[in-house]
Amino acid sequence: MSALALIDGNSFYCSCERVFDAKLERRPVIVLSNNDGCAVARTAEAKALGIKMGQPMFQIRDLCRDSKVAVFSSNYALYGDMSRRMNAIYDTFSPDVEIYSIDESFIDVSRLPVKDRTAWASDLRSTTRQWTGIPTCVGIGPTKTLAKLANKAAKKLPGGVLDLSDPAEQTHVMADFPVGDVWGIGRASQLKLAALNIRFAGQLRDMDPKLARQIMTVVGERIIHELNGRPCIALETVAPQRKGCAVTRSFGSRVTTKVEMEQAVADYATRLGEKLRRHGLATDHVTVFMHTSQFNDDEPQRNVSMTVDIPEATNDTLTLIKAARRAVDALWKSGYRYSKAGIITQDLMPPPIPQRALFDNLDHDRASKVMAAMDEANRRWGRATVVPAAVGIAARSAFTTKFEMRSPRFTTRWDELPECR
DNA sequence: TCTGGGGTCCTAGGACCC
DNA sequence: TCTGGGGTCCTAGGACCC
Repeated sequence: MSALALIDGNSFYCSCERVFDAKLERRPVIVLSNNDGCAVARTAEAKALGIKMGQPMFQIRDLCRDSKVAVFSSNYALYGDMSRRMNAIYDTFSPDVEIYSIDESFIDVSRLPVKDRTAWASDLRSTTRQWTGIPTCVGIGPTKTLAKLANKAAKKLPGGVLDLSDPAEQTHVMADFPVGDVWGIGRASQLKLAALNIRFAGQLRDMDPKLARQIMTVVGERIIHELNGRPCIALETVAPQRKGCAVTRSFGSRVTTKVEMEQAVADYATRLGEKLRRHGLATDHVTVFMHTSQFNDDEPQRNVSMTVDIPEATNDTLTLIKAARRAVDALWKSGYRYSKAGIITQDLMPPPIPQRALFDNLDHDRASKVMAAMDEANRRWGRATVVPAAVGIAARSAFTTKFEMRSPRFTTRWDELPECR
């Protein structure tokens, strides 16, 4: 009988900020999206104030000031490092761990010599809390979907742990568990289910799998089986090869000139190259898109994209910039206030092995040496220490993303270490 | 004035082939 | 007016996730 635990950090980004400032412990805390646009993480206190997931900052600015909400820009260097520390702890509890997201991991408990799974989970929780400072919840079930459901239900329990191994207990919890909170049921499916008067997880579990397939594709059918304790979604302890890679950003302020757009896209292409090289991958095409803001629908709208092929798969930044620039050239049209652009690639592959023929030119070699030197300089002295000229002086450009309330990178930069006084 | 970013998976429909 | 059947492959778009 399979048994999986799902552990996740409570209000994870907010909890990371609290670890480094004890004074935040009793205050509502929120963390903002890129560009300081909207709230993407809220503590229980912030939720109680009525701050919604994804709510734009300009709508809650007054509330945050009046209620003394601690507001942070997102600090992914910090969250990523805290995540690594947590997973290092999970590895000591089980050999089979799947890192599902930055703050969630599935852990196989079926093969562990554990009698009391609730006690085991409580130990996992308290160890994680003690060693990293991050509060968590743990849900256990025979399938991933039931483990997720147990985890969600555990959030309301004082112990922060719920074991749903027992079918009677599953039935009890699912009876009033909102169907929209089931893993994999989004807004569209929720609407279709409501039309069938299916509102709770228990009703969804008892639905005819064939009907589920009709209205929600095979994804929906799998959910029914998983809720019935029949596993359809396997634990993946080794991360599969990634398939695509993208760098997309909203601008700090609207872009109206071609020069700014070229610099922004060159900057994104530079990041894309860094990412590809970090993963040891390459691509033979890039798609560039740019669009105006859908929220200003009284303004002229434009939403365009173009794919440019690259003759040979590469992760060389200068080649990527050249391809991206061709797309910008073709796509650019003035008279619009662009709010966002990005560069996307799919079908990633390993970089081609350089040909070492007698009369081969050495461009290939030289390019990869330049990239390696650039990556090393940026690793040692901070991102964007060395950038291609096409990017311009990004720090002074209008498109630069806003991070006005970012906390220090406490755990990953020596010069930003916290001090004890 | 100000509204995130980066992924995966699935399906329908068109292009193309024999 | 008649004008097959059945494969495969690719892409765009929808849905969902954190």
